[in-house]
Amino acid sequence: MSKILVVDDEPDISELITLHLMREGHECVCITNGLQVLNAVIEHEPDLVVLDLMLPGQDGMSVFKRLRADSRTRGVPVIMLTARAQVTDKINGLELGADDYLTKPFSPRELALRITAILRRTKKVTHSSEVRTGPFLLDRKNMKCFHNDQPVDLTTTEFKLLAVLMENDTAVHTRAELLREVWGYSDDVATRTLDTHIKRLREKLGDAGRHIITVRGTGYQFLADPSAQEAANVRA
Amino acid sequence: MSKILVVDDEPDISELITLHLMREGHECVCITNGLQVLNAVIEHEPDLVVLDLMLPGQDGMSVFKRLRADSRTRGVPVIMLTARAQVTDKINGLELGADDYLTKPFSPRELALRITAILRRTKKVTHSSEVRTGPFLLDRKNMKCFHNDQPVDLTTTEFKLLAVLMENDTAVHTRAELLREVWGYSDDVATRTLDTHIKRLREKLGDAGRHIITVRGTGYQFLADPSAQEAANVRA
DNA sequence: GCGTGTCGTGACACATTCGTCACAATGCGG
DNA sequence: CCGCATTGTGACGAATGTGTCACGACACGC
Repeated sequence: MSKILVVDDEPDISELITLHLMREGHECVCITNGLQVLNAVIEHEPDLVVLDLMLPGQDGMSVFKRLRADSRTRGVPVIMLTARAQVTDKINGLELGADDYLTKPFSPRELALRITAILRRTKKVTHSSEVRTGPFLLDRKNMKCFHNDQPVDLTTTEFKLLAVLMENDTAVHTRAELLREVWGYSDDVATRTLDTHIKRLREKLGDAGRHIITVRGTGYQFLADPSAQEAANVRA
Repeated sequence: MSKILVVDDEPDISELITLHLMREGHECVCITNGLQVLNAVIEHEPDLVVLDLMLPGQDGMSVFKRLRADSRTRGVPVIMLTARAQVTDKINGLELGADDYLTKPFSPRELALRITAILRRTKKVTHSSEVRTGPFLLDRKNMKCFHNDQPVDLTTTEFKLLAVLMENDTAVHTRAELLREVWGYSDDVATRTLDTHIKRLREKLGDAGRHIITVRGTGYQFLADPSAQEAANVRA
């Protein structure tokens, strides 16, 4: 179930679209004034916008451009709707970054399916930069780390180290592997840097440092559930 | 740059498509036999498949169904291509999970743009950490930045700043916006820090620093093509 | 062309982060 | 229990990153 914002001046078309979308299990919000689109997207945070380019008083295309110019709305997928079936119009719309372009008259069923097709691809995107393992949340985009929704302040190196460890929990990461992934060391260098950083990580994680397991003679391991430690105490 | 698999029996259409896609910087693989599609997808791991439904000897739709039935090929986006413009055909194709459905005759430019639109949404799922804008490549996962495949050494702050700027090229980012996104300043602080970091970024980018445009009185802007600068010199 | 305000630039002090080392603690095999 | 190897820990100096400031350069309005 997704939230769709429909921007159309003609009530009968809006109604037709809404009806079909709700039948598919989507939630719908309709507005008729193009000037409100930006605010509506910010307020409702829809998963997708259906934008009729034929709006009274203004150009739908400039409305779209404004959507793509604002960081808060730029990510939302947009399907353009218009009576102009010229190829150049289509190309223009797609070139500006529209996700699809439908010409009237269109089948509401087709629109609903195209919406589904786009949502199928986009749903994951918003969470793509975020990795969640147990009570931990790594936000790659903002380089932030959270433990039980409490922010943990990490250095670049610490963040990368934790990211590699978390990338495959339950897997044991050898010292050589970690030194390669985090520090870029290609050959097997004898250094205590890794140990020190593990220590600093554990320190900053506080009680949650228990999640980082030492695998003696091999390397380190991240466990989402440290209580299962004994079961995983196997040498590689 | 993505890898596209084109499945079409007619050589002239294949050639036309390939030509346009390669012009966009995509890599193309063409096959004519529908029976090979599954293996071709597994072997080449394309980012997208353009599938002509009119294949000799077999039904393109069943080829598609086989793609969606195999876990190794299920995720790959498919654009259907056909001469049948019936709405029921379209609906049928989209219902089965196609990402788009184009009817002949079609504009190769439109096809290329629709491919771009789909890739824009899907690329992030697998390569979520990589952002490409013009000659720049930002690798979030490893916090690396490349310009024309040459690595550029950036600080955490510099990286974040560039990332925000690149996130939407052509868009103007206000000082307040950048200070909020990169430094977390909520209220409008008067500081020259931003200027300094812009300077450092430009310095490190060398000649490529031209991509960062000053919008006097407003903020900064990243342009993939700095030569189009004049056209974009509009105040927000 | 002049004045004002904005932006670019270099220098500086301060803060943070990093890698190394010495030593302590711990685990493991005998 | 002992000795050895491995890991934990705290401290240190060096390197790097960061924000502020002063001054120069530049664009814009008049």
